[in-house]
Amino acid sequence: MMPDTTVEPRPLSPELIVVTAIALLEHHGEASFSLRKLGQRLSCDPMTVLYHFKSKDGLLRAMADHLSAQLTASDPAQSWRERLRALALEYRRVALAYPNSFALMARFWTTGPADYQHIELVYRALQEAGFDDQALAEAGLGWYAAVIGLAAAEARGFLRSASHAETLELSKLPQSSFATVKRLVPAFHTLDSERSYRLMIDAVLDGLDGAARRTAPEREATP
Amino acid sequence: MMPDTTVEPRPLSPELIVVTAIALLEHHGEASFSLRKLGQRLSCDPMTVLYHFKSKDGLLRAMADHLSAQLTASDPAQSWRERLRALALEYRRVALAYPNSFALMARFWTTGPADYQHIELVYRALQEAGFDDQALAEAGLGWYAAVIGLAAAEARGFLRSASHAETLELSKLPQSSFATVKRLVPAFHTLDSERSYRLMIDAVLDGLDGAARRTAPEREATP
DNA sequence: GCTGGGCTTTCTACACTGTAGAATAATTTC
DNA sequence: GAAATTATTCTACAGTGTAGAAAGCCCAGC
Repeated sequence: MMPDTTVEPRPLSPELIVVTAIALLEHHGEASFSLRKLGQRLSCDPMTVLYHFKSKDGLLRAMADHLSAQLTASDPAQSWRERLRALALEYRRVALAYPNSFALMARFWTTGPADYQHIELVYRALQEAGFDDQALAEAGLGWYAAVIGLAAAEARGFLRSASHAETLELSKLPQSSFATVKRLVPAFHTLDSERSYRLMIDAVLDGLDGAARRTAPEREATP
Repeated sequence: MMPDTTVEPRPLSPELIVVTAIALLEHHGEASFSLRKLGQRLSCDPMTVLYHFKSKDGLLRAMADHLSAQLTASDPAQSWRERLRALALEYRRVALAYPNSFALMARFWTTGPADYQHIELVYRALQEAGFDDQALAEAGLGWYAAVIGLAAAEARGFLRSASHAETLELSKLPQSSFATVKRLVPAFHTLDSERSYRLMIDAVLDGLDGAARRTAPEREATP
């Protein structure tokens, strides 16, 4: 194949570097992602990348931020539950679109301007749910941790474990003390990861709804 | 200081290697964790480690399994909710005890015999909650993803973000579109990560309880 | 005693990594 | 056009995981 289809414009824009880096990380694995390979793909010296971002860590951070920017905000006309659900599904969408890179979003949590918008939306939604300020801060961080954890699991495979060697491994376990998990083996094979994700998101939303009502019951209790 | 207090026994047990590796990863960061440093600490050649575990990945897998083995199982006399809550708090305890190594548990998901015991406990508990087999498989995986995500967030710092530079960063945002998150800054500083964790676990349990009742309502509905 | 042959440990070498620092090229500014 | 700023490249270095050969160790059988 020819070395590269298009000649990259100079000066090299950080944007292009980030996009190429994500593409490289996706097409080849994390194992073969290096500044040298990236430079080769950009047909430039590896050190050029390090000039724009100060270190490899800086590049990874920028990549995470770029992924955050791909989350489309939810429609403010919807109810708080629907907005949070929509945002959670957005995280899932990005996780499935960039399975290799998604771990960066978990790793760098909230670094970068693109994140703060979504954070604000989350806290507004939870405020509508009825949390007071202290519980609001706690619920917001917790919601983020849970959603990113679920999405990261999707990116990592989730039910992929149910195939191949895993099933064989399970069948070798003694029936007596692993009855339930062995019985579920067929269910694992027909498992729909999206249903599982939605089930969990709805469970969390239900639970948060209940918790909010409990901390601020005056809305219903007082006439 | 002297190079090492005790002379390591030969042959080198895999157990000792794993324990030392975790200690090394904890005391110095992930950045300076290498087979060579580990060999130095064990006063043996780096290749010896690679002989016992076939690759560095194999070692990391064994480390993850060792952490799984540190989870103490919950008391079977308790209700399914209390058992799941206790297990979730065990994950948190391990995450806080080994913050640098905990990411391995998320990375290698369920590899290793130590895990299957906990998995069986989880599925039994959810079965008691009332899920049918298909929903049971989905809820079980989802529960794991959420709990490990929450615990990983604890290991990573969780509220650590609220300090130092982050607060300054937040204060620079425009008041109009970031009103809620800016108002919460003091709440972030007094935030108790354990309360947040418990809030989320209870929310998930509440939500799963409701979902289970919905999929199998005959327990309540029929006389 | 010795002599194998199996585990276990070490040695050597190689391709590869991130990055500091100097040198060079390109572009803008006056 | 000269100077200064910005962008890119070159060179070098310490450190990485690991394949493959070599050496040490320990315990059978003769």
